[in-house]
Amino acid sequence: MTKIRNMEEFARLTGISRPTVSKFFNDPASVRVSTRNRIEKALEQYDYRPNIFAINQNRKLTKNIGILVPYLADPFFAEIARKIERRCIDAGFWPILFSAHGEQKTENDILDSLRSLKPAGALLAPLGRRSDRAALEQFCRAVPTVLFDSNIEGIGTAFIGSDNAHFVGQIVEYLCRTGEPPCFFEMQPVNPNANKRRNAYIAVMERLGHVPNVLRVEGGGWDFEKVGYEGALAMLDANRLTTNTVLCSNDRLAIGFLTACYERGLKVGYAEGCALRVAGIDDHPFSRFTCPPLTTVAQDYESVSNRSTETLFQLIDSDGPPATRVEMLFEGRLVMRASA
Amino acid sequence: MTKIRNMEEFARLTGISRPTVSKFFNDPASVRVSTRNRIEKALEQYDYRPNIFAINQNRKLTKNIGILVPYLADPFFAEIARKIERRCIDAGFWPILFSAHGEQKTENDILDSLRSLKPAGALLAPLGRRSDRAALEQFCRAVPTVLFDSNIEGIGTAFIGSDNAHFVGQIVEYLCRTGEPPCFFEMQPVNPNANKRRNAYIAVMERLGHVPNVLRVEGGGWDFEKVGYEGALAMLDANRLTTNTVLCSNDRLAIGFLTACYERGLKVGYAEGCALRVAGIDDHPFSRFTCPPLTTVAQDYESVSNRSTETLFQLIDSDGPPATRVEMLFEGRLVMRASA
DNA sequence: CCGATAAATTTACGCGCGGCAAGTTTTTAT
DNA sequence: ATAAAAACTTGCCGCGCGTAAATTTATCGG
Repeated sequence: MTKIRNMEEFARLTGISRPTVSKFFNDPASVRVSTRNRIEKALEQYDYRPNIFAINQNRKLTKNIGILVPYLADPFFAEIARKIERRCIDAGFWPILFSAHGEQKTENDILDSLRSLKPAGALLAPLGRRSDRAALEQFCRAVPTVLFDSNIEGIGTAFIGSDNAHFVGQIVEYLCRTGEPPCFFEMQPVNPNANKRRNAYIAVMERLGHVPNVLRVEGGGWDFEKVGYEGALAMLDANRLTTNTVLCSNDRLAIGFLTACYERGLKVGYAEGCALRVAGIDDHPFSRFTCPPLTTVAQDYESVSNRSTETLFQLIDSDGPPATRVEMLFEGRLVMRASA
Repeated sequence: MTKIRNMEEFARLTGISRPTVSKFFNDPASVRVSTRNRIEKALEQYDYRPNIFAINQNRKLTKNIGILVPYLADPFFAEIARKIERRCIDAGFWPILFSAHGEQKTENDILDSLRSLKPAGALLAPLGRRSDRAALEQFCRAVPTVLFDSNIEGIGTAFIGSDNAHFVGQIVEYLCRTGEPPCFFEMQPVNPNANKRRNAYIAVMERLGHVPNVLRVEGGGWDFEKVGYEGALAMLDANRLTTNTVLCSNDRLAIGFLTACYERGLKVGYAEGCALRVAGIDDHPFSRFTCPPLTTVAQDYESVSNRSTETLFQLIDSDGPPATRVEMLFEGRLVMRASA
């Protein structure tokens, strides 16, 4: 079993010309069955793999797909990134995962790095409010891009996300139906979803004939649990809650809220003897393990990741962006647990 | 501002020969100051970047560093991966992050992909029990590799991890000092750390004159919270607990345990009226937000990531592996919260 | 100011593959 | 059986850069 240096050598061993072998590696279905079998047999025997750098240098378009999430330490993004990676691999692409770690500079650096990888396309979940719009625009001019999770108007050729209005409608209606109308617990919005959720909350409450009550707490960044915890403590101690039902802008805030309630000895839930009901939005991977488990609206991870990748694949196949920018929103599923 | 196609064109614009420009990009300090200034000035003006694929094709060794973690959806690994990435970038390398998603096949596939990237080195946190030892050995023969978090004897040229004996010693002594000696709550071990922790628990208990009590629950995989939750429910309902103090093999198991306790109406903590004390090991990012917040032993993320990367950098600089395989273990810090 | 030496720079070649054109063989259809 | 189509081979160029060897330029003591 000799060491094979390049495709030339490998081709010689198979008795097939190099261009045909090259064709095989680009698409095994593009060569005759008999040829394919001979190459595959040799492949088992000699363990040769084309040099990925030489391939990417010469192909006009690589098979790379860049994936960028704002904050990978959030299991929500870890989970959706995992699904997207899987689908890219299955489609014959080479996904490369990046996290902006919540910082604009990092996001911009990554966009730069990504561009030098000459990717066939990119799936971006931008930071949102902290994103550098100009940098994103420039990137999208060079690379076919689909945005997901966090929408930025006019950026990318498509956006796949969640129907925040529907999410909020579901949970607010549920809460109103089963108890006191909720107040809305939020922090300074980091992305458009947070704004849409607040506005949807206000709209739904008014539609149902209730007075909306938005409680904004201090603190920013991506350490949501901490912000929620500290904000909740301050709010509880100052007695600023005018209802026994709290809808948090997202699950991670809710997790912090629950911690604060526990610390103050307030029992959370809908059962007898409970002081408060707390609900979230997202169905974060950890939400079923909070105390009590968190009532929330589940993001449709599966659909979002599927549609995002498929939209990008279509975009890659059909050269030239479509006439209109597409936005696709998925509905959520109410997940009733013990907290509300 | 014309578009620059390659280094040739760029070099012409600066009036310097291409190889000298190439030298500059590999190490700006290796060219004369006057030359450097001219290039840097042109760089601001023309926005040229060398083609990464052409670079990597020709360099005997790339600047890539592969990072592999067993399960990126675990914020612990997300966090340590983030720190490692940062340090690689600062050192002028190009980190590429992969997750095995808890599966051997994925881990092996990634090792293959990684090898074709001809990385200067790799930082691996192997799956552990599920890892394919032969595949890892083969990989390590081709790539300078440092293992972290999870040790596999004889694999890689160094291992950087945690001193599980010290971790367990600290928390067991604390628990014994402040209440009943703990039992040890574990699942089927996924990696050597779990085994070391159990054995350390037994040793410490015996040293302190107590009878060790290991409770193993059903269930495998990487869904630790779920395993802990279901295992705890079964254990509580069958009344198999002979002590009021539970030390969980890791924080994620403990999180599940707390959820089960909450569901059964058992108050956890050391305060008056509490039925159980529960402690974990790791200081998982979410452990301070459980109800009650989790007493645990904190991993020294910072030191582990720092030493891992620095060890690898040294290994890369000095060609040829060192005479002996180094193992470096960091101690933990007891984090006292309300749960125990 | 000269020659020796080190540093900087240029010359020339190679890396491994994609892609094209023209010619040859095999397969498929009539 | 024969013509047309499909698959394959040969031969060559180009991609954008790294790098060893050759050449030039700078440095410095005398």
